[in-house]
Amino acid sequence: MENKYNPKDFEEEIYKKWEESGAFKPSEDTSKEAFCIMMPPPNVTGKLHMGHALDDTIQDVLIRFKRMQGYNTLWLPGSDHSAISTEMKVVEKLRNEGKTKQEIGREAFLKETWDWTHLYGGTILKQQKRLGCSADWDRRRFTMDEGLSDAVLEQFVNLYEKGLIYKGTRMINYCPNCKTTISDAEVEYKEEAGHLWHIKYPIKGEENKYIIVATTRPETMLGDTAVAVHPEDERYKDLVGKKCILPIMNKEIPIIADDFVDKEFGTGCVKITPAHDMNDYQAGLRHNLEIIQVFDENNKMGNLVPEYEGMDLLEARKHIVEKLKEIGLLLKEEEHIHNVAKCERCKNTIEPKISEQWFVKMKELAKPAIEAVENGDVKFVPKRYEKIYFNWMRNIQDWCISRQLWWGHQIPVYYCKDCNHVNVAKTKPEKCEKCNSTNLEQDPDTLDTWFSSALWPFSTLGWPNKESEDLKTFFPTNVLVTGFDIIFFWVARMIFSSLELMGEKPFSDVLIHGMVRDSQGRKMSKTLGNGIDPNEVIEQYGADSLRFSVLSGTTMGNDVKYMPEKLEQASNFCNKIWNATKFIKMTSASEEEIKNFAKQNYNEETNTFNEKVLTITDKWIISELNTVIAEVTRNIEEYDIGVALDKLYNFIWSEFCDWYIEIAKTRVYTESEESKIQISFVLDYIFRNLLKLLHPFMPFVTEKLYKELVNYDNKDLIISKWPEANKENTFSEEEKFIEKVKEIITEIRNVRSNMNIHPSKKTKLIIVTKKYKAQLEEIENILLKLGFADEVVIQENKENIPEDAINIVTEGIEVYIPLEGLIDKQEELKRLEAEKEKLEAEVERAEKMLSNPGFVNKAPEAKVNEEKQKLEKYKDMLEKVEDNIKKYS
RNA sequence: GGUCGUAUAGCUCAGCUGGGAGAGCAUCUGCCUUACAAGCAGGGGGUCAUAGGUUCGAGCCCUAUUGCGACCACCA
Repeated sequence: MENKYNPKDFEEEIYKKWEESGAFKPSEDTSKEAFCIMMPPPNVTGKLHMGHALDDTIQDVLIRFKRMQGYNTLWLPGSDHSAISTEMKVVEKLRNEGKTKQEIGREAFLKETWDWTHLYGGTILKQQKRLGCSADWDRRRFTMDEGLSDAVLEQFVNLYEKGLIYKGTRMINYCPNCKTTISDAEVEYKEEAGHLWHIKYPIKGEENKYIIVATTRPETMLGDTAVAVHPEDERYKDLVGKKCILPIMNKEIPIIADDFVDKEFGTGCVKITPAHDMNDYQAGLRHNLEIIQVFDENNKMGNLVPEYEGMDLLEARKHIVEKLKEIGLLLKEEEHIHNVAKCERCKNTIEPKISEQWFVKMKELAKPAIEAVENGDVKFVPKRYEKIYFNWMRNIQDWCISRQLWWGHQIPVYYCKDCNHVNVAKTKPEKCEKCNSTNLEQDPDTLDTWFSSALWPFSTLGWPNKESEDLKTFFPTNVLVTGFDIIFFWVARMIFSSLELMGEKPFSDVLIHGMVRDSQGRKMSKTLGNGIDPNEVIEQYGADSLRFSVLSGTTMGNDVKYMPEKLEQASNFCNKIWNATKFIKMTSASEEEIKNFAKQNYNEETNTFNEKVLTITDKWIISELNTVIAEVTRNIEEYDIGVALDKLYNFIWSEFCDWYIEIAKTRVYTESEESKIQISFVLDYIFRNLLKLLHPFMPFVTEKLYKELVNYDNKDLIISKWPEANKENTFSEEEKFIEKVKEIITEIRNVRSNMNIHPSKKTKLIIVTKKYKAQLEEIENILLKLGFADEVVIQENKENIPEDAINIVTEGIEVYIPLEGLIDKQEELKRLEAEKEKLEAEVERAEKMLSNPGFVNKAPEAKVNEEKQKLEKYKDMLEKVEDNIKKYS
């Protein structure tokens, strides 16, 4: 193996091997339990960003974990046609070529767009591969695939026939820039500074009496058809029912009362422009008001006032304000900050517009979707996101699904030009089902992108072909991993679509993760320029480090701050395990010897050992490993991925490397050949299992290093068996003993460091113990060879302990270091006094606890006993320290 | 305005059903000990946002307040 950890040397090669070996594909053994994750499809022309890196890594951890556990796993990837964003990119490309989509026509435009997706469609895929995603790329799907398109048509016709899709005239959100309607969910609000104009509308038939309205958009006043006040507003009660004159238009409009008016805002009087405002539209419907369009689709003024015709809206606003000033009806103009509806895609201001669109009736569909989450069929992790889901589903509005775009699934509706009958069918009918006319024309609109992604969990598996093997095997899927931002767009719609079409939930668990933010906690955005390109990170640190950095120290549902330091930590960790491998290999007995040893002393089936060949330290590390296996497995199953990773990090570094390998050194370099084989076997066993546990998180480096270990079965790590915890491998006595030994060593270090004893000066240890005599003899060598002592005397009684020896450890084992004038007595006295103080505080605390009747009576017995033991221990220790102090003073 | 989340070491965050405050990074001290200086050993550093309450006992449970964040609704 190479001397240094350098991910570039091997990541690509390893990925290729995995892919070629078919490791990403489902098992051929169909008796295995299935486990399936559908990858949220990124935009077909998108690039991998940090959000994907997090989302994909979490999924890859889960799928690799389940694969190793022996499930028949499928992680199905794909991409989304992303109607608006893709169409906009192609329109822009055409613009750069001096063309428009209208000029080239629908067919040519679609060809252009297909070319575009073919050109850029592979980018994100390659990047996901570099990240290490173990998805089955051969099954990847695209929402505009033949199969998926078929699913979309099937669903449309199905819903239409059930009366759940209808065409209706509504006020919808229209983006003048994208030139299409968008759904409510695609609108975002942004605060903007503007003005509030107070305008006087003269009351009809009453000289010099006015009603004053406040508006942010004076240009819309040309289309006013009423002025509204609150029914209980005392100020205007007597005006209700009267009429006022709409300035400029010089037209009578009624003054009406409606609840939606806020008495506190502005003047408490609202001009009603039903054609250009959501609330006004609703009010218009309630009061049967006329709807007058002020401007056209291109956002230019219409011909209500010839003077303004064709004018830009802001331009017209200026003119109208001027005009109002002129005729003395503008009362005042004040600064005002208000929320403006923006298009989520292009950030342009949304224009409410009345038009005829296709809708999905939601109330009925939402009901079972709510129940599925209520009764736990579908679980959100963390659970709090269920509230967000409920909140939306319970107040759901009908879903506007038609878009005035070309890129997407064209609505399968064919209008008869002769009798106006609406034919709905998956393919174009030969003739009108009502009048037999062949003069049919398809609806030019396409469907909302989310209409197709809503079917993703089953359309990708072959639906509407219900005989599809994949569908039978993998549906319903197990877990969906995604960010909270698309719970409405996507998660909710998948749930009701699946319940409606499949009669089943689409997945059992919805795992919601947070957003990746920059180190200052800001959103990563193009405009701020604070985005981190995961591809560059991989280039510099390797995929494993990137994966570590987005997982370590994070919890589900909470945002992840991108911390560059974590990448350093991660690559240091990779380096650490790299070097551990180097050590193991360097000191190892031959592979054949180890295999022979294993054959005789280890039962792979049951994962048990011939205990006779294990030393105390072996049993200790095996026991600790066993605990880690159990905990890490549980953590991943409960989606505590960050916790699992950090646990492994700490165990590998602080226990395995810092203690076990250090101890192993004393044996591996010096002891008998037989002993060397034995320790080589254990090192290999422990480390092999640690690599397995770590593999889902950091697949590349673990796979690479796994190859360096003893090759038992010729399998790649990716498909090796996940370790199982085993009660047989728990050795609590040994664990306790080694903890004691660690304590002794730590104390020796402390004493040396406090007394300024140079490392080269060795000391004598006198250890007094009955209980642990045998064990201590076993590790005597370790103490000597690790350089903590040049002589170790183990005795059962406290005989022949020099006067000046200090006692450093008590309880079960007493350890004395004869100082033989090595130290400054004053210094040591200081140290002892400090220790005495600490111990006194401990004793006091414990006594206080135990003299508290509430604690003794109400606390669990185990806790009380624990406290009692501690008290004993501290009292004992205090005695020793006082003894020591006496010797010096 | 409504809902939800969050507040713990200088920074990023853990802290399971209430029982003596934790990790990593940063900082300081001592070590170039043959796996690793991308390292080893050790130290300092916290009124767990504030105020009440429940309890023998609260970082954890309850109430209120404040700061931060998100989502939903929305101001004509």
